[in-house]
Amino acid sequence: MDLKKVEDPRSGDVSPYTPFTKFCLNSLPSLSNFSIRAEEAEVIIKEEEKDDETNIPCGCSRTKCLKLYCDCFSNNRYCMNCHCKNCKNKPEFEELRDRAKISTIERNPAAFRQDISPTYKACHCKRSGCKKKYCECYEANRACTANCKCEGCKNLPVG
DNA sequence: GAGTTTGAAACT
DNA sequence: CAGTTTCAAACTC
Repeated sequence: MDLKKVEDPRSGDVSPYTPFTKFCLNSLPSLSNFSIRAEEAEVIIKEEEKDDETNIPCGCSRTKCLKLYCDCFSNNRYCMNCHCKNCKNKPEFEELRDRAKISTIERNPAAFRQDISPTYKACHCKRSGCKKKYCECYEANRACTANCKCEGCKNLPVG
C-alpha cells in the first residue's frame, strides 16, 4: 500500500504527513527527550508496508483500533482484513489516526519506536508463571529479566 | 462458540 | 508515583 502523499500548500513540500501532524510532532515535549524531530519521527512513524498475507488481523471492538491495545495500531500498521468493529485505523481516517498516534506518543514516547530495544520491557505477571502468552516476555521468546516485576516466574534464563 | 482469565495499556 | 479500570487476546470448557 502506498503512503498517501500530502502537499503543503505553503511550502509545496510533499510528505506522507499533513502540516498539522508535522506541527504536532515538532511540538511534542516528550519527544524531545529522545532527541528526535519531525523529520526523524516521520521515518520512525512511517507506515510499515505489509501485505495482506503478513498482516495479523485484530478483533478490536471498543477502541476504534486507535490504542495500543490494538496490535495493528501498536505495530504501526493499518488494519487490513481484520474483524474489528468501528475501525479508524485506516488511511481514510488519517488525521484522526495521526492524532491518536500523537496522544499515544505523549503517554509513551517509546511507542511505535522500533529503534528502541524491546528488552527494556518488563512484565508484571502474577498468575501465568510467565509461561503463557499472556506474558509479553514469553510471547517474545525471551526469558524474564531482573527488570521484570513478575511473581512466581518460571520463565528464567537457562543455566 | 461462549465464558473465563490474564496482564498491558489506559485512566484516576 | 500507586491503585483501579478497560481492553483484546489467550485460554478453557
